[in-house]
Amino acid sequence: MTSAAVGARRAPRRDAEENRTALLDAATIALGSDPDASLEAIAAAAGLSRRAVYGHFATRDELVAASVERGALRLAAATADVERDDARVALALLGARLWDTVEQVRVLASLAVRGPSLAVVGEALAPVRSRLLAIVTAGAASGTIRDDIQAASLSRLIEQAAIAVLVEATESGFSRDDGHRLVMLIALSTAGLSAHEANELIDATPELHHPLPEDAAL
Amino acid sequence: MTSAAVGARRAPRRDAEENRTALLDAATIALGSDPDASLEAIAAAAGLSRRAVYGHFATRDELVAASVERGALRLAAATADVERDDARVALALLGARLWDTVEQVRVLASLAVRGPSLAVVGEALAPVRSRLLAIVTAGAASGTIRDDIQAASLSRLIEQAAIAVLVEATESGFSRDDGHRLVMLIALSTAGLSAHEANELIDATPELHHPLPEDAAL
DNA sequence: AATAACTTGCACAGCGCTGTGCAAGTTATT
DNA sequence: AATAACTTGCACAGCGCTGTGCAAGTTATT
Repeated sequence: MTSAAVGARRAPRRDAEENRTALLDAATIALGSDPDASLEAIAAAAGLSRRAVYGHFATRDELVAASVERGALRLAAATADVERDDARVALALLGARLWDTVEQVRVLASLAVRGPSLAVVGEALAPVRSRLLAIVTAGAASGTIRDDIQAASLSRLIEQAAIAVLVEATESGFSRDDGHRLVMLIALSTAGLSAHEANELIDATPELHHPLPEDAAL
Repeated sequence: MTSAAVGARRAPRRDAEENRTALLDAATIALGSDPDASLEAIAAAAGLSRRAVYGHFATRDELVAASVERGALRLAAATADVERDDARVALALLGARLWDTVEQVRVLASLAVRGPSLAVVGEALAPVRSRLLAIVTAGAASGTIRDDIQAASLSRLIEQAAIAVLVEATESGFSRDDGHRLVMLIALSTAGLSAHEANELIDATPELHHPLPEDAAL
């Protein structure tokens, strides 16, 4: 019964899915630069009317949440394999992977900065945050990362420092390579390495040298 | 002619000035935790009606600007004497002074995070920012502060890192002394010192040991 | 070619906010 | 005690936004 089931519905149109994605893309960009961006603005950026948004998302919050969630999934995917014996390397790598996904993740940064206003963001970022905390804890235990700051605090400070680099990078127009190195440097510095040690570590670790090639979206 | 000048007006009432100050205080606190706080909320916190606000400030923006400006003046005053031969010490001291004025300055932090949305903040912070940039530049020249990151970028990153400490401190409920040390540590780390070097520097420099006593307001 | 799926445009209600006018009240100053 | 200074409370206009209904259009699927 391919075409005549009880209450059968024709398959959704292909362009609907495309429009949904366009809305998420537009929301990611728009909310990234202004967390209060209006639906009008987002819809326009997606090439749709405001009214059409409601064909895909019941409320504005739902669209925002979907955008955040997609970003978080991408970030989680990009950082899933970051486990290294040396906590410093793991940390640098985590930063680098963050950098590699900035464009797709900027919503997170911009909304994360807002603080506790949006619970969705917290939930969405949870896996990455716990990975960071694990790295910091392990590093402190093995002596490769500072232990003069409580691990929980330190990992939040590193997170904020990394976000600051993303912002700085987009405002100062850094190249892909510059940003890639900078985010690692700042993460390592916050973690207690000297500038010299951070640079040496990066230079001595080939896998830290180049950004991931931009690849297929999730 | 003490009482009968042409068009003479009675002196403003003492409580009017008090109410104005109460509004600024309330705005500083309210905007610090939510940059979009309503006039209703601010007025209530100041023990006044929303309508009364307009007796002191023509628009909401004017109130916000006044609050920001007062915070900036206090911060500038608190950091006016920060000039030291050792750029590292100067940097740590700048962070410490920031910490000493957090309560009065939280508006700045919360609005500064918002980015370019509010030009007032940028102008208000200008003097402190240029002092920070000067310190970073001098330190890089003399070799006490890292020079692998462009001074302009580095000083912005240090600023953001310091703000992150303020936020972290209020959320984790640090003591005055803990926050005092933490903001210095993070500033120095971002500037390129190792955790060990940062701690040693602080320990070896008496003037960095204790927060300023809380003193008279501006 | 028929039809369901999707979009558009308009109109409208509603929300939460800012800013204003005004009359009636309260409080500090003289 | 008189009076100017200030506050309150209410009512109202207006703004920019979200969310909804509906009729008319367009576009992909069958």
